[in-house]
Amino acid sequence: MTEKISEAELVVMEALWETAPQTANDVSDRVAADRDWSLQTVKTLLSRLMAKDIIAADQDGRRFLYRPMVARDDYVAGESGRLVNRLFGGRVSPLVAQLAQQDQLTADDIAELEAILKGLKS
Amino acid sequence: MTEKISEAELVVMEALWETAPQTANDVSDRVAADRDWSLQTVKTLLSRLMAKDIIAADQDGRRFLYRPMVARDDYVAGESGRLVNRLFGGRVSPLVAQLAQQDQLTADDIAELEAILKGLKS
DNA sequence: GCCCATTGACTACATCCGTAATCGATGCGA
DNA sequence: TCGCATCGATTACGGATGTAGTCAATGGGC
Repeated sequence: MTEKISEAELVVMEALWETAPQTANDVSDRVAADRDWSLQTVKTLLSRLMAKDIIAADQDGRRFLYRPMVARDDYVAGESGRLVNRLFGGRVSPLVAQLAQQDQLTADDIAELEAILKGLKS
Repeated sequence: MTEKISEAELVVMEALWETAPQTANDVSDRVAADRDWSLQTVKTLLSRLMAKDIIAADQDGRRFLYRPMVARDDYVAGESGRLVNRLFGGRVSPLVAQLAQQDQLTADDIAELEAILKGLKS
C-alpha cells in the first residue's frame, strides 16, 4: 500500500507523470507554471517522495534523473476508490448523481458515460 | 468557503450528520464503533470544528448540544468536485471509467446510472 | 452547605506538511 | 589548479493534525 501523497507532492508528481525522467531543475521549471516555489522547495518534495518510495532516481553524472515508481492510473484509482468508500459507502452512482446535480456533467461526459455503460452490459 | 475538515474531524462529522444535536458524550459513544478514542480526543475535535465554524453548539444546562453547520451534501459536493478537478481535469466520465475498471460498479449502480443519464437528457 | 462527578477550556507533544536557507561535495571553466 | 556554480543532503520552522492529559467551573446528591 503506497504511502500518502500530500497536496504539494502531488504537483510534483503530475510533472513527473507528464514527462519522465527529469532532473530537479526540469521539474522545478515545469512546476513553476502552477506554483511559485523555489528550486529548493521542489528538491525537498522530491526527497520526500523518494523517502516514500513513490519516485526513484537514477544518477546521471552528478545529478539525478527522477522518475515515478507509482503509475498515475494506480494513484488515481486509489484516490477515487477511497473517496467513493469514505463518502458514498462504496457506491458509485450516488457520486455521479451528486456531480450531475452540480452540473459538472458535460454533454460529452453524458455520451461517454452511456458508452461505458453499454460496454459493461455486454 | 468552508474550512478544511481533517480525517479525524470527518469521523466526528459523520456522527453529527447521522443524528443532531448530540452532546460530546453522545458523539464519543457513537464514534467508538469506528475509532478507539478517548472522550477528550472527541472533545478536542469538537472544539476544532467549532473554531472552524463547521459545527455550532447550543448550551443545555451545563453541557452543549452540538450540531453541524455544514450539510453533508454540501461537503460531499465540495470533495467530489475537488477530486474530479484535481485528478480528472474536471471531467466526470474518466472517473467513472476508472471506477468501472476497478469493478467498483455494481449492477445496481449501472441501473441507477442509466436512470440518471436518462433524466439528464430530457 | 460541601464534595464529587461531569463538562468544556487549556495545554501538550509528536508528526506531517509547506516552504525554504544553508552546507558540503564536486565538476567545469579560466 | 583554483574558485565558482551547481547539485543533493541536512536543517529549520511555523502551522495543522492526531491524540490526549490536566485544570477550573459548576451543578447535583447527601
